[in-house]
Amino acid sequence: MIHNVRDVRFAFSITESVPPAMTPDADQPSRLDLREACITEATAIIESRGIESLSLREVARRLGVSHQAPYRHFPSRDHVLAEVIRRSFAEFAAALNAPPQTDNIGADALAMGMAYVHFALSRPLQYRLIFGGALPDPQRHGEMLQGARAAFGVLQTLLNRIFTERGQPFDRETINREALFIWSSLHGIVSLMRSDALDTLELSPETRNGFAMTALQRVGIALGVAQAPPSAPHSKEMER
Amino acid sequence: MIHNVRDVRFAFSITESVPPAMTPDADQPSRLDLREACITEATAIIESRGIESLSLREVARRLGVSHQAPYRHFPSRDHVLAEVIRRSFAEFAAALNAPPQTDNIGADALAMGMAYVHFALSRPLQYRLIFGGALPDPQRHGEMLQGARAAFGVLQTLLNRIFTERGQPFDRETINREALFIWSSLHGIVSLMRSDALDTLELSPETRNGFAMTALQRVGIALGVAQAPPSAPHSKEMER
DNA sequence: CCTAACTTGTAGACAGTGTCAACTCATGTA
DNA sequence: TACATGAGTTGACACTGTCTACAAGTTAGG
Repeated sequence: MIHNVRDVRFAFSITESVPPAMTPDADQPSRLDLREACITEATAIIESRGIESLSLREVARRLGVSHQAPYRHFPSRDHVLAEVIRRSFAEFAAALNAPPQTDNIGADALAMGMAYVHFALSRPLQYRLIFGGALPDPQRHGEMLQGARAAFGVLQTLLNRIFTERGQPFDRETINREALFIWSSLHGIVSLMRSDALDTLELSPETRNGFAMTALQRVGIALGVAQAPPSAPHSKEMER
Repeated sequence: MIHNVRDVRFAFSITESVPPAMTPDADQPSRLDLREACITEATAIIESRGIESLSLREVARRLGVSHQAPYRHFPSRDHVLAEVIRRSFAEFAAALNAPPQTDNIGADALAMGMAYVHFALSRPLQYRLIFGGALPDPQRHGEMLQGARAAFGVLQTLLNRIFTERGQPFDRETINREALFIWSSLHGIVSLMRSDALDTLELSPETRNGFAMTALQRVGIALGVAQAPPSAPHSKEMER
């Protein structure tokens, strides 16, 4: 029944002497411990059981701390959520930026698309968190979406490079329109792949698994960074 | 303070004949009244304030009925939700099927795409409900997704018509792959248009509003039911 | 060194939620 | 007439977010 800050540090092995360490951590035992621990734990809950199962009381319970302690660091539950979302967005933008740049721009574009798909499928609950549409009010949590701007910037940079390399004229308007098209295509692909609705559709495994690659290729074709395969349907009709 | 089932019938005007009297023996409006009323009210709450604001107690309160009355007709909250979702899916499938068939298959395809976008944008909370990814367990609510199968069937039918009319050979595999491509594109478009993330991106109004049409056109081009406009980017590169 | 302010955590309360169990009560049927 | 059943009610329980009050610990300033 004894709850104090030492227990928190103990449980989080900030003092590293004890074996039963539970979670990764920082090294400075300062006042930001509990705040960081709350975010870590909230992220873990969301990743394992989804956003609707997140409760600050559960977070506090896991940290061995009173149910009110997190409220010393966050004004409300939504502020915890906003911070988790902010970091998820940042990770997402970083994942898009991760593939190294080569001199094959088509390969680079495909790599970014794959990075997008991989992030969404390997962290489905996190992806749903940031694009699921149930965000806290962005007006009140301004920094929450800065990662979204960064991710969009990655797209803009890629398109800038495509147009430049190709010697085509372009302006911001064109870049933005193309970026939105790519984004919507990628989002549609991964959303559908994870949709419960898809499970009821009696699709063959190869259709279901191969469709993402097919769709990615279509996007590449529309952008002119991929070639239509000879067996692609309607490649003749497209020009007529 | 008077709470009884007659109030419910009155509010929903299922028995329209005798409002004030005791009505010793009406037909048999008794059993399904409250069940229907619950679904109607739950749908209204979801449409106006979103799924996370739905509570059975609020439903009961609005119906002037005790907080436990809905549990006489539904085993749990999720069963109410599953029924609302089932009907939303059915409405969605009906909306896709609504545009009359003409002899211009390209126009028909575009009309279906517009119907999809229109449904998603005019009933955003309902659309998010069925595609947001927080559904009750489909294993336990089998009929919930039958509308999804119907909607997919609309797509399959359309593609069947396209391939047939064009005299191209096709099989179920091809149809399904194309259907998934169309679906993912449409879903990506509308999801992005309603995304909070888009609001932070400093897009010109014409970019933001015109992008759906642009993207729809791209889908049509990829399917061979639309022609690339002369000003479309990369129309040359696509074939080379 | 003492005091006052601030920080950080605790405890208790309140209203809201889903759900379980027991109750009433009218109705239909053996 | 006695009994069973269905529909609605009341009361409870455990859970949630959030408000308020309170108790330690730390720090600053005289």
